[in-house]
Amino acid sequence: MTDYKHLSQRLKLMAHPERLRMLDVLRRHPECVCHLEVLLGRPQPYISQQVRMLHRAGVLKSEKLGQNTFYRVSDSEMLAWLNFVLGSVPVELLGRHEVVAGCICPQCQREPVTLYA
Amino acid sequence: MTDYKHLSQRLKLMAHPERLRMLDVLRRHPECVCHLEVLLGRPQPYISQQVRMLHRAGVLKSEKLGQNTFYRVSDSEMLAWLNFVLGSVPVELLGRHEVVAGCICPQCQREPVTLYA
DNA sequence: ATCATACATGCAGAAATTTGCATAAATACG
DNA sequence: CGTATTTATGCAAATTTCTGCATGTATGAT
Repeated sequence: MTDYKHLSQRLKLMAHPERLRMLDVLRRHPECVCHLEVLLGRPQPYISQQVRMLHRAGVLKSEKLGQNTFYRVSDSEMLAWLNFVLGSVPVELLGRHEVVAGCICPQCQREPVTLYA
Repeated sequence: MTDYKHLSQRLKLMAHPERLRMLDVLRRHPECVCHLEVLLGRPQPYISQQVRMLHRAGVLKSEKLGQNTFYRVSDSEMLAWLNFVLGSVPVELLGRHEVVAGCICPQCQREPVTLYA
């Protein structure tokens, strides 16, 4: 017996243009809040709020480094889902962090940050 | 460039427990409104409305036979999407119409109906 | 034509979601 | 310590979605 309610709630979480766009970025590389802020052109509290919803639902994992919090897609199952829905990531973008003009986050300043243990 | 808005609207259409349940039934076999009505235990106008949203968006196709309107999943791409999201249909249910107690639709009355041209 | 059946449509109140903004918390730095 | 920076949280207005219900339409039967 399928749990339609639960499934629909998970789908609802994805059925949101900005959250989808975030996930499309994060499935390529972990990013901090201020980076997403510049990338999406939305106020910081807005970004934090959307990211939190995804984090609470287990879609994203967070890792705090200094003042920054980096978010990433939680696991490979989630990644597979995103690849199905968004299409696969173009090879030239796979695993790559996109440097954004006007972003002052550590990654955009080219200070290498160790994110994977 | 992915159209997140358009994609999210399509996802929103699916992110609804009753619509998901309908689609789970219809992916196995075309059904008429009154059948879904009994199956989901919802008033007829409610069923018609939900079904219409899916029809307008091109997710469902309709076929009128006498007084009944039968709905089915529109194409194989849509079917693949549903199979991914809902999981594949159990073999014993594949292509089978489920007779529902209390339903007076032609299919439940075992009057054979030709639905495929 | 009249009546019954099956479905469609329109609309409004209820409920949930979205978004902006004020402010709080946490960490780094001097 | 205080101050700056980055992120988190709380709340309410705006918007969208959901749902029930009254009514309209189309087809078939008598």
